[in-house]
Amino acid sequence: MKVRVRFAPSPTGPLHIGGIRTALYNYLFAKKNNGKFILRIEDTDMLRSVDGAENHIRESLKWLNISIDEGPVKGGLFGPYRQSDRNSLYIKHIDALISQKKAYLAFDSEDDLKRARLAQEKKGEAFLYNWRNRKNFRNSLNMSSKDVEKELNVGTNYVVRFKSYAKGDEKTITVNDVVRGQITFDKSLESDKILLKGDRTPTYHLANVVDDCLMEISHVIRGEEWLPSLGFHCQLYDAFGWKRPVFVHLPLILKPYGKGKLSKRDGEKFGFPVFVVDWGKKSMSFERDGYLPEAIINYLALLGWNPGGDKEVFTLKDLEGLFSIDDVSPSGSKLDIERCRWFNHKHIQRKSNNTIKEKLLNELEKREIYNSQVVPQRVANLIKERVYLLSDVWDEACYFYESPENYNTKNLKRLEKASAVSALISINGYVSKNLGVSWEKAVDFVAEDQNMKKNLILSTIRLALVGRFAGVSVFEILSIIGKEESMKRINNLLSRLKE
RNA sequence: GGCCCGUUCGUCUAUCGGCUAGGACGCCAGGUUUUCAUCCUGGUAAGAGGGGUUCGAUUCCCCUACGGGCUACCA
Repeated sequence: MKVRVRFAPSPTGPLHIGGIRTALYNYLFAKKNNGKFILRIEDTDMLRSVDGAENHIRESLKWLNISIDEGPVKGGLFGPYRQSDRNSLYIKHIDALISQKKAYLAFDSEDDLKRARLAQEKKGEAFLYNWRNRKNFRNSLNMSSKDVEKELNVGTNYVVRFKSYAKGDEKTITVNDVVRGQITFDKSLESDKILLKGDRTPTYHLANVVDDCLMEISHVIRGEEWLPSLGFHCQLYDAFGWKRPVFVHLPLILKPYGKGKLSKRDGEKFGFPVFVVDWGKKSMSFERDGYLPEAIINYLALLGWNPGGDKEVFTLKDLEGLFSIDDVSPSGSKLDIERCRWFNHKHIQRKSNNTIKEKLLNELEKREIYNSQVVPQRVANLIKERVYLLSDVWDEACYFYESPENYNTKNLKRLEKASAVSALISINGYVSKNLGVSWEKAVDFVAEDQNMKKNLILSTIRLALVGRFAGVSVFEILSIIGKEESMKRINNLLSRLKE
């Protein structure tokens, strides 16, 4: 069987990592099985369509290096790939169902339905438009064809409903899901779902099933929120006489704290990104926060799927060779941003030091630091292993370019107590006399002369250079920023200590 | 309320009837490092509860509890 899978988001807003993971699993499954990965935009509800959303979807996938084989921009033999461009196709298929009496026209006004719903709910029952009451409504099942004709001629608005269970039918439908096995639904408990809305556009269910068939989708891999309508979707396949695809319902990604599934607003609420690339100016995104696409892919791949074994760090290419739909877990999982950070650290370490260097150059440009003699590559090499997020780069590198503006008070106090002034003066002496004494030697001499712990001398110099007890080796810093700048910083601290 | 799905350390997970329940994140401790990180070593911590089936259940079945999803002329 030719493997063809699709990612079919609605452009109702930015794509969040839940959707990304669905896309990723589809993509990996396609790659693993030499299949095609298709992007289909499900924009049947024009009212809910949001400008820029489709673009955000595409940009997100692009940033992650998830390549699309067929789609609205890429094209392909099964287009168009936007549902709003496929309306006539849906109408045609709905008409076919109507002519086979598997669907019918319903002229009920919204008021009629509201009244019926209210009455039912008064009795403590849920309102369903189905086999129990469809004969009481104004639909083409109960009306003569003449009356139907009349209604159409006067332009009465109508919807098309799927004729679900009828008395005497098989009551249940059994469907199969790769992750969950066999699931049985009671058809008599379902309503006659709307296929075509009053505005002559199809509902999700109809469009989705028609497109999956027409686009020859072999495996439907989607979120678990669709599981409840799987029974209905299969009834549609059966009604059309089509072979059902293989269904894979992915577990949901849950909020990191509290209850419920992850939503787009959780990022703002909890202070972590849920979009991979920016959505609007104020939005948080993984890209902006300094995450690598590789890390997001790796983290997401392992959220709900596991190849077995102890290995955890994978590239996209690794995953393309490993992924298997049979190992998808059935239970939902909470987002754990700490773990994601750890994956990012791992992937930064795997990458060439250029990644850090590029980011550093970028930061320098932002700060208009152009004439520094500091070699970016040297700094990048030194700070790489300390970086978890690319956004850490400047924090780790700033002291190579800027003299500390103030000193950490706690650290400063410790030195004042230890009266480190004389040590600094001596160091200054040794180095400034230009006797060719290295910093290392100077520190040794002073330690001996003043009977001081080397440790203390180095801490003092560190404070002068960095402003706090942190950062790479003191001698590395001295060497990189050069003698002049080093002396300047030491003198700065000296005058501060003398106050 | 109804329907459907799920339930192993705090979190992500391994186990496909034999378990001293493994790994990872986090956390804690120790080591390396002149500092902070990194890195290394160790530690902490789990089968929701109750019934079955079985020589043996985390694994299979049932019930309960809890969690999740759906219940629109949204997707």
